[in-house]
Amino acid sequence: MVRMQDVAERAGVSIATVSFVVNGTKRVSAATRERVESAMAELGFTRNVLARALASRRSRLIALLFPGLDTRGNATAMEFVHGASTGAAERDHHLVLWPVENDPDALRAYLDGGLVDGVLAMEVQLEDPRVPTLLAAGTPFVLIGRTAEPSAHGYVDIDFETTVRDCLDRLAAAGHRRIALAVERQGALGESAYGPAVRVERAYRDWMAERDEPPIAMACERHPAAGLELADRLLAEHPDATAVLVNNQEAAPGLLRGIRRSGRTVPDDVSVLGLGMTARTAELCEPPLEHAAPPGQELGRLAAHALIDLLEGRDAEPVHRLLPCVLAPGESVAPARPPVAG
Amino acid sequence: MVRMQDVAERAGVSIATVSFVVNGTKRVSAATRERVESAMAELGFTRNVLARALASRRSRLIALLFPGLDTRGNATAMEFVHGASTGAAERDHHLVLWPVENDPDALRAYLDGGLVDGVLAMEVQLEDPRVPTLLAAGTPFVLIGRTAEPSAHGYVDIDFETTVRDCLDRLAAAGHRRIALAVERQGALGESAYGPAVRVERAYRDWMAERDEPPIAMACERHPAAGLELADRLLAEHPDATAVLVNNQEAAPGLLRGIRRSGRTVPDDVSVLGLGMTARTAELCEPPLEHAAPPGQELGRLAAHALIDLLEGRDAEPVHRLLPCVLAPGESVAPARPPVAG
DNA sequence: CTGAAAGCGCTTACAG
DNA sequence: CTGAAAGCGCTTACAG
Repeated sequence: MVRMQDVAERAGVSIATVSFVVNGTKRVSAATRERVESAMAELGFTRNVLARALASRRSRLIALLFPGLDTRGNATAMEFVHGASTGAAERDHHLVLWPVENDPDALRAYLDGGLVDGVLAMEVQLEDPRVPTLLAAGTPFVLIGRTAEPSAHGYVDIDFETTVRDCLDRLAAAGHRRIALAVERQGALGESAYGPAVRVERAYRDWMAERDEPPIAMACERHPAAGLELADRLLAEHPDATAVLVNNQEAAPGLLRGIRRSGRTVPDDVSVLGLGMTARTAELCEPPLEHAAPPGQELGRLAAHALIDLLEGRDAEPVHRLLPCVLAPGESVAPARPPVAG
Repeated sequence: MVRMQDVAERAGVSIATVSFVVNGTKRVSAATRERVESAMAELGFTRNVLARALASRRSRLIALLFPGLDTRGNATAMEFVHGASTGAAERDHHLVLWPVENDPDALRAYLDGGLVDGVLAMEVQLEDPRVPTLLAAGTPFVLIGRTAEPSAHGYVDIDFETTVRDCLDRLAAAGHRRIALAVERQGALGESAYGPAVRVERAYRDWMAERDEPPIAMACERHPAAGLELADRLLAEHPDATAVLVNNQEAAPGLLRGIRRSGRTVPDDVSVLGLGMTARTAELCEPPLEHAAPPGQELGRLAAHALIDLLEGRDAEPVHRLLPCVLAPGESVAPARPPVAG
């Protein structure tokens, strides 16, 4: 390996000078810079990341905490990971993955190693046990998602309010009024409530209230069988519903199946719109689901950038950034049928 | 932060001694060890990972190369990532993610930083351009997947031969003889051929040849529309096929849709068995697909362990480990109908 | 504008 | 069994 020492000798300067030109951290005369740069090129010098980290007390490593449980098959989680690692790379950082569940002790142990400068957390709960741990450790962090009291720290998140409104407006434009909501059941992810479900339901209730429509809010676990069962309940208890907004990727196919098995068709009898669902999952559904896709990769990137800004002391205020999901076409939404006299 | 120096002073020993008890790298008398250990506990000492890395010339960091393109929504890719990070953690290592495509220069730049001790690569092609780069850099590596000439380096991979045989035997046991194969089209992933498709097709042809059945091997791109088009071709050109083994997760839903649109039903008219498909994807299909699920997480874990064994000089021979996919039930396979006189 | 030197927090021959 | 000391490859006040 080529060291700064080698470059310095070849260029006939001190190693401090080499460091200054490599980092651009101090004025160096053009002639000297030239000599150093060609020495580096000739020797193929790349500075040792570890030594730099130790000396500068900045490892330029950030960690992404990801709980394995519900993340495993999650396409959006994959996008966070990809976006975060890309974002880190764009800013000369590396992303390390810490497979820690909501276990404060495990997290603390990782933090104590002093490997990373900051932390990114995803699958954030409204009362997230990782936050106090991070705070106590004094580790800078940015959340992908929000706690119940989000203003205190940096986050990037989906703009659920806008997204829900966009989705409901879309369904209303197709003539639907009796629109049901299906979210994941609270507590499905752990002891504490999960923000997205709460925020989506709240936005839904607000929108319905504005139109004097009684809400039809339902919840189920994150798997197809639960969606099937939810379809039965929905059709039995709310036969007047002509559309469903479903914020539960895993249950969506079961929901579609349940509607079909009842003899009704999607979208002719019931329209279905997916929320927070990737294009890939939507395409797997039968029929392919019209959906609002989360900007997962972009959120991952932004989170990494926000964290690095924080580490570099660039931002006085913690970043609060919301991005709406993007509506994408499918074959699951049709104009509402006029109500049949019953 | 508490340093070894602090522990040494409190225990009344040298910092070398502290290092020895922390690492268990040299004999220390019981009494001394005791003193050091309680000093560590009292001070809450955790050794600095970076300093250790620099001094020992072992960062205990390994990188996972992942090409973003086809990996993004890929559930198995997510399992590799999760398994690899878990496996690294089990062996006191950290996993860093390098978002590099098949770009030798980019990879070399990462490698030159000297951050990691070794590398894991996934989405391996038969002629993978990353392999010569890794070899030239002298970086130890383990592949998740195999090149055309795999014996030279360590790898873990799916046992396609066994898996294909298991799947075909399963279909044969249900009475199917005219079994078609649908794989992803070669070159879909880049310039070089993709191992899984090649290996699956070869195993399929062997199995069919053993039974004197002419093979029906088809290929299509990785998306639902391509699967739909493949269904049309299949039904038109091979109306005698009663079952399809599909090794293309992305195209599978389109295939199912195409069969259905032709007026045939799955599984009554045509049985479909998914290969290399996660339970999650299989459940999204209509009907839920019987499938052989890749042991993605386990492969990720094993790859990390194999790499770390290599780094620790534990293995003389490079690891060659194959794991078959696991058959899981669905509703897409039924007994073959007796052929109709035509 | 440039350099000599201390220091980041560890590991590891080498002596004793 | 234990310690003094050099060294890992950088960064960064401090002097000049």
